[in-house]
Amino acid sequence: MQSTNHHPFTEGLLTWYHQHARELPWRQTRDPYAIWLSEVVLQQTRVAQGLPYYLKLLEVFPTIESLAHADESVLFRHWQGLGYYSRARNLHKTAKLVVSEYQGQFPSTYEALIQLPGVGPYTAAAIASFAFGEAKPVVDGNVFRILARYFGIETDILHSSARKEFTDVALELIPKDQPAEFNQAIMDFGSLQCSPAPLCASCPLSLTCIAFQQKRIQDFPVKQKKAKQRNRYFNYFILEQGNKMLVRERKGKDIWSGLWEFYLLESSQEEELESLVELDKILPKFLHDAVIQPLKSPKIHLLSHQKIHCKAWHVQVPDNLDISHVEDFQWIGPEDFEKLGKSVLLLNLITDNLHLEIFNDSMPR
DNA sequence: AATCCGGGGCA
DNA sequence: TGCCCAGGATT
Repeated sequence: MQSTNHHPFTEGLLTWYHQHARELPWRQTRDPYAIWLSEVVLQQTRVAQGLPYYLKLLEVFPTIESLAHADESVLFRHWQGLGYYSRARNLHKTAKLVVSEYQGQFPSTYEALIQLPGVGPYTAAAIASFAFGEAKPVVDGNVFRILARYFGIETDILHSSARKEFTDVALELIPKDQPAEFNQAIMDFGSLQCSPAPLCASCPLSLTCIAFQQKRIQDFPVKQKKAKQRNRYFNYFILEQGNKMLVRERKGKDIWSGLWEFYLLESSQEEELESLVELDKILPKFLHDAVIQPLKSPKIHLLSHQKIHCKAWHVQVPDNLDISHVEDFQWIGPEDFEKLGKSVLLLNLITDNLHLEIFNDSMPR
């Protein structure tokens, strides 16, 4: 029972699995059709969400022939709400292909399986191991996470080379005589124990886990932060009156907190201000009589996580117009403003418009 | 190598 | 809100 030539990871994993295995319907069979169906349903889908779909689909399409001969619209109706609908189209394609080209018998090797529409490295390994006992390790989100933590692998799991590297590691761990057991085990382990928020306190592998040893659980798996690249639309107005301009210090948790800037109106929606005509809709009423001229400005300012679309205008406020109290803003002379911290975007905006008298050739640096 | 495809659970 | 889920196809 206890093969002592297993890697300690594998030994601990299988022992854990014997006590914690989930009872899932697709584990009660070795029918490649049912297994394939379950794996496609579960692609990027939680077990709890996919389970009822799997049961219903297997009830409506009990055999691959019934699926192959079904109207695709019927399949889509049953896939409704599950998402990633190309899965359903590829499912139907593969069903017809297996019936017509393989006499209804699923191909039995990883290399043949991965040729099927909608069957990639993960699904091919899953079918090959679960239905045919081939020693191919499944490498899904769970496996990336578990191996990265246990072995302290620093490779970015989103990098193109990551799959091969993790597959190679898993290949050294998977027992050739029970690959299905190992693959089922590692996914249950990822779901129940080494989950995104792991239960290290009760984990039988924690003492040999690099991430746990180094107290760096939060560091693994390494995954490049998704550059949100939120689009924002900044409309700056250089309000000038009596050789002073209206500025404020940015505060709070937004970008550039602590830096200073001109009067800013941010278009909240994805509506850029295209013309002066639209300005009237957004500008405070007290500015309707001011002389407004468009300025040259950086069109786009890129941050790591934001893409700022910028437009700017110069506003000559008449001397007799009192706009002394605009919330958060204050009037300041160019000499004083020069001493305050500003974003690169604002510096570029200034540099682009040094011809303005208010800057008086005194602004840069 | 980068993007797109989705709905849902959870901190 | 952002992250993640039994990933794969497309460009």
